[in-house]
Amino acid sequence: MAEAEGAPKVTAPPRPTITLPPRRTSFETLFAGGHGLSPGPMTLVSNFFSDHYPDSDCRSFSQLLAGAMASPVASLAAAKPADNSGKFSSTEATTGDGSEKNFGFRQNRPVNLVVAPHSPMFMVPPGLTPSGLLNSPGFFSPVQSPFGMSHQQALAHVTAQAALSQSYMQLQAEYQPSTSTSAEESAQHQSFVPSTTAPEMHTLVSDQQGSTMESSQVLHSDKKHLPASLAADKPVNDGYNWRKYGQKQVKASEYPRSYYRCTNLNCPVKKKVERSVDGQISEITYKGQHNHEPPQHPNKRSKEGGDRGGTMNSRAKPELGQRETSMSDEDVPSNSVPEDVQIEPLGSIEHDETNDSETRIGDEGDEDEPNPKRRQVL
DNA sequence: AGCCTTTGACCAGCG
DNA sequence: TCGCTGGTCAAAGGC
Repeated sequence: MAEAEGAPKVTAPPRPTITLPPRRTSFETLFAGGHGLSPGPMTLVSNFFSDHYPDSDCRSFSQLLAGAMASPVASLAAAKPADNSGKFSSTEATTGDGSEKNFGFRQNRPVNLVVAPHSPMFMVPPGLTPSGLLNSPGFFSPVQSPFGMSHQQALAHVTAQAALSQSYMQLQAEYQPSTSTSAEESAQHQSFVPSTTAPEMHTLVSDQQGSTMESSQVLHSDKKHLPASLAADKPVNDGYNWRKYGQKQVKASEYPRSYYRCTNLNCPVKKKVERSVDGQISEITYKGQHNHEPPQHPNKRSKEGGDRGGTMNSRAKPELGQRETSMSDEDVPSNSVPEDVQIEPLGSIEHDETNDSETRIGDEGDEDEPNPKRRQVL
């Protein structure tokens, strides 16, 4: 623990990471307030769009992404997969590409209770955080090469994030009403997941088959956009009730990792959640599959969630690869995922110089710190 | 009363 | 065999 707290990452992550706090305020403030540094992010972005997207409609998420990611940033995509490859090898084996994809996206799609995500809050570009940019060493840092990398990269990030956010919002709007498979597919086709093995960002847009991990930005979004009350308790609203059983500062991620376990009596599912300093979720990994259906009211302090009585167990494990439509989104994660599923947020598009140290920017969850509800003194 | 979060310690796997 | 890292356990306290 000491490490975590002691870690000086509080302010400026050593990496060229652009952390974008979803807070519009900060964003606006940034541009308005002006850290009078060289060209403001806006300017840069504007230029970027002008160059790459004269129309600057930003309507094509893919395009934006592709363009934005074309920059070195793209490497991040590669970095991620590499990292996870080990963990999720099993996943690949078990679940088909299709299912995985679906799964990934399903998660993205807000579940019943996650209705909120579509709310205005969601609109806040999870990725756009001027402060982050400013902080980002790669952005204005004179130390870095003034050309190419720094600005370009930064721009790319920003742009990508913005585009993603926008596109995502649109997607949300579009798919929100429908839960049909078609929607999923379409959605997944738009997935923002950098999970693709391909180093190119384009891959992001295309389906990420073969990728062991699915990044469901939405997943994060969900909780992030959920009212604090809802999101606060749980790491992610995926329809199940989770109980945190541990937290640790892992070197690999540089961010604290939280360990959650499904509260269901016999459910072996666990999940790891990595958050950034800001509390953004940078990575979520599911392990195992639920042998029960998601609680009716996942949000509620699970008495039911616990269904500790084991009522739900009767249903027991849906088959892999096939999901119960009824529970769709939420349970998908586990059900469809036999082993581990890794979900990365949009933000995770980040990447560092080394594959090793990938910078993950998570969408910011409203749940900053694990709910400072109480800090106990041990 | 019950469940959950927090957190340091312990354990296991790996290089 | 040692050290490191990740994952889990369990006690204390809060809601």
